[in-house]
Amino acid sequence: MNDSGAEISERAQQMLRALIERFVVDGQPVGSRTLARDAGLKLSPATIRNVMSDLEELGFVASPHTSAGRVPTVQGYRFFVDTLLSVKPLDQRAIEKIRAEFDVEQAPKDLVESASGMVSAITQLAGIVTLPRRDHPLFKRVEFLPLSENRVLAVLVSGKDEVQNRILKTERACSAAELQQASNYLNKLFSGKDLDEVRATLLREMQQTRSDMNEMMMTAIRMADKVLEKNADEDFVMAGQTNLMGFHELCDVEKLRMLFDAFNEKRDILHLLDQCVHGEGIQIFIGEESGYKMLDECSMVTAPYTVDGRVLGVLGVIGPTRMAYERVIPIVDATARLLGAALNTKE
Amino acid sequence: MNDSGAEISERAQQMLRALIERFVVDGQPVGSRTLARDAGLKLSPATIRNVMSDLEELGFVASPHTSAGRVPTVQGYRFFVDTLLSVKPLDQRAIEKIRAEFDVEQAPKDLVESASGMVSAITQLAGIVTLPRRDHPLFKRVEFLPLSENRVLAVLVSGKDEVQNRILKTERACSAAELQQASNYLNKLFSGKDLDEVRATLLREMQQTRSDMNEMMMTAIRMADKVLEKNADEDFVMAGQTNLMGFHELCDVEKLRMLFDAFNEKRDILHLLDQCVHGEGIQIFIGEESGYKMLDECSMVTAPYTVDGRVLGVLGVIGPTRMAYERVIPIVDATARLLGAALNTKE
DNA sequence: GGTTGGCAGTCTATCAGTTAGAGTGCCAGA
DNA sequence: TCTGGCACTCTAACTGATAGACTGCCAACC
Repeated sequence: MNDSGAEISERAQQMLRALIERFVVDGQPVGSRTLARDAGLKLSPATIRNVMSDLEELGFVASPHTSAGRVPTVQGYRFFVDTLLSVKPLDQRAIEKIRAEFDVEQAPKDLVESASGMVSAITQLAGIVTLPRRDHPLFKRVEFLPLSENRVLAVLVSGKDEVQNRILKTERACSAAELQQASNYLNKLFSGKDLDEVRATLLREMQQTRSDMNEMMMTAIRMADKVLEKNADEDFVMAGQTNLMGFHELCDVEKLRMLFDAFNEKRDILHLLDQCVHGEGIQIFIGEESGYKMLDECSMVTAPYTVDGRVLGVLGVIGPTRMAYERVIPIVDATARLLGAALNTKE
Repeated sequence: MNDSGAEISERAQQMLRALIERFVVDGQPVGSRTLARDAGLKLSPATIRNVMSDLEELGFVASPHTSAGRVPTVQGYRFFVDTLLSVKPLDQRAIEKIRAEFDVEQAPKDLVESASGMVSAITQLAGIVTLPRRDHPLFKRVEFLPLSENRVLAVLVSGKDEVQNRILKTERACSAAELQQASNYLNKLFSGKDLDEVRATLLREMQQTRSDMNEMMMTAIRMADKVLEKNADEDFVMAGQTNLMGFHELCDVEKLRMLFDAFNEKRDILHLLDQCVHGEGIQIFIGEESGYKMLDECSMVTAPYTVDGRVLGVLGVIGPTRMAYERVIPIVDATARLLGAALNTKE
């Protein structure tokens, strides 16, 4: 499959490129006459037709019907993206512009939202960013504050100062001193440890002994559980979904609905994004490649974002298959880097 | 305007009702023959035509073109809703079903999200709920926890135990004792006071004296500001937007886009919801009545939800003008009540 | 052998014309 | 006041007919 490059002449490649570039702008099948004008080559439509016939044979283009022009297939796009495309990095000015939009004072979640908004605004596609996730969040400290009788506010600080609150109902009233004692105990014991480990240890201890600390420990376990759980069914943020309504290949309300339902449902999209985390660098799913029907006529371009060389999540866009990949890829790439950088200043 | 009831006969009213009920189910203009069959009255199509002509004169119905049936106008719906509609309260079983879906252990925000999801799922329209807002949130307590050098975690508890976190950078390192002292001071002074008042007092004191508490007080002020601010640009939660795609009067992608953009933009919708808070009980905007173009062919049915008799927000649905009002209204009403009740158990 | 112009054939989009169906308005009669 | 009937109107759907945009193939040309 991959050595099909050997079978396809330089000229044919150039034509495929020209065809795709043309198709990207107006979404209409491209005919030989148009291509003769567009492609730099000085060739007659007839010659073009012969080459197109070859490209069709190879499965890179297809014609919707006898007397229409040619349209790139998924394999055509794939070949284009893999071997024909030379992405130039974004120019410094554009990068600075993006960087300036990030307000490093913001919380991680807000940064992620800005990133999603920006990538969507620049590409005019739908932006999508997963929330940052730590592989092994650390337990930093826990604090219990009495609110009223039988109600305690638990504050858990983990990882890079991610804070979570929970209000707990206790079976009996706890004094401030008791609560202080409980948190001191837990902090001394677990500070800096892996949260998974903390959880395991607590569970083990729970089974062995039954001290009067139990209640607080229970709490800590429950919260740790919640933290871990939340990291597991990781979440994402979208922006600019309505941009997709502008493309006439997605104008069919039924298709649109499937797509938007998938965005709301999140599960499938998350699964797909997960695959992008595990791959390296820019990942591109074209049309059916994703394996999900609702993305049939869509492509997804993603890049992981990292802090300290560790991948925290992915940033990307979803758009129609006929998107301007050479423009979108560097934007996604740059924004992902800058998001990583912005998160890094949170150290 | 309102006394038009005097000009419209009992029979005509019944016909208007039948027409609307019919139009709601299939969205097609209703002809006299159909209506003769549908309406309980034993009348010939010709008679119906005469009555329809009167209704058209009054502006309650209109015909898209000469040889189509009649379609209710906004005024038609308005009259129907105001004087023809007898809403029966939801039956106990349905109410119980909704109540069971609320998990009173959840945080207010999650409850609001469930509510929005439920009302959307039951009505098959788009559900919308504003986040609960307190008129005069009370300061309960603030706590400062040292995280690392120059960084402090501030935890502010207000109103009914709404908790907010903020990480603060201090100019110099603060000892745990100092922080404790600061929070003790603030808590002793302000606990139970109105947050607005606290803010004003702090600002005043800031200008008068310059103690070494300044930094912490600044913090408290900033946080109080944030809390108040957040309440001002109050937010809402939606669910089931894609349900709207099923209605063919909204199939036009352009309209749909306007609508979805408005949902994302939030500003206009919030403004509209704000009007619903100030009105009493169920509020209904039909079509153009809202004054917003993107809601031209939509209606909005809302009910405020309350705790202790105080309105915290509104819950409602957005759907096409031809929604089944008599079905939707009791659902919105009941869900709003149950949401209030669920929030109440948070006392 | 690669390239080209020409020509026949094919498919779509579009426009005009026609028809069937649905519904109205009005009128005269019960 | 209600009703049946009739003329009229407008739409939706179908039917040709036509122009335009392609392709595929073939024969000629460099």
